[in-house]
Amino acid sequence: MLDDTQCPDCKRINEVLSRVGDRWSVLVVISLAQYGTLRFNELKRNLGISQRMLSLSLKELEKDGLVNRTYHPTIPPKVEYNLTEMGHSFREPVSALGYWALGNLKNIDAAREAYDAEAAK
Amino acid sequence: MLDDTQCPDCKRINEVLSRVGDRWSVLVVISLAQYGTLRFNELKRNLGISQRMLSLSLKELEKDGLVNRTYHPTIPPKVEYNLTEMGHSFREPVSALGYWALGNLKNIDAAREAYDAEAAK
DNA sequence: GATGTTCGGTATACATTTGATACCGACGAT
DNA sequence: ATCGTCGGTATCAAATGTATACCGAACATC
Repeated sequence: MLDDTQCPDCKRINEVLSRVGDRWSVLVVISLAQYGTLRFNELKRNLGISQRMLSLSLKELEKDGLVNRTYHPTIPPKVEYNLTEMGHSFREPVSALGYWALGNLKNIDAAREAYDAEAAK
Repeated sequence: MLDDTQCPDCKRINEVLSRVGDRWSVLVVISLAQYGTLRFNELKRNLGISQRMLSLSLKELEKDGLVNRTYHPTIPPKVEYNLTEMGHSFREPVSALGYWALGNLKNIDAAREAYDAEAAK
């Protein structure tokens, strides 16, 4: 379903966002930006994310060069995560998105209520 | 040190981003911000999105008050979409994300290649 | 000592979401 | 007569997300 008129920027933005733009990755970056360095279970408790999704998200973020992983072979093991330079540069647009989300939560709820009220007529 | 209570901001940001923060919604907003008003199939061709996902994304964006839908009952039908005021305010953080994505596509690819090369050793 | 907890994950089984495809009805162009 | 266009919906398979259980080594508690 390839199309010549397809917006090339959208295609490329889509490529990137499909990797680092999902909900959990964004929240991981926000948390690491806020706290600097966090261990696996600190992130897990902080975000309320499942172990599996956190594991996958961190692995992808590490592969894409946004997050550093440091493994300390102690017992019990200790694994620390923090942002790379690129991860920090991602922080700015992501924080903007986070702040917008916080600031517009009520507006969105209001819009949805209005929509439902209209639909119920 | 981080206590065990879940980050309340993350919880709320998560709520909003799970609605309007997905890949397709972001791309729809970018396109509408760029072109002003677009018809259903214009968006579809422009984004390379499936009909089903575009339909669902637009419906959610309309419910959440980010997008206006105008139906012209001609034959064939004509349906136009554009951003509401809140949609426009979403444009700024979303564009920042888009520009970051465009600017870092190569960095991410390079990081991934380096990672794979390291793993292959 | 037997049990429970912590660490950072996997493995498995199930639920939800997404994507591909086909179809619709009314019309205009070929 | 058949094809394509419009903006969708219906259906089903594939991908993705979630919940749960489990791991092994050390430590604290009973």
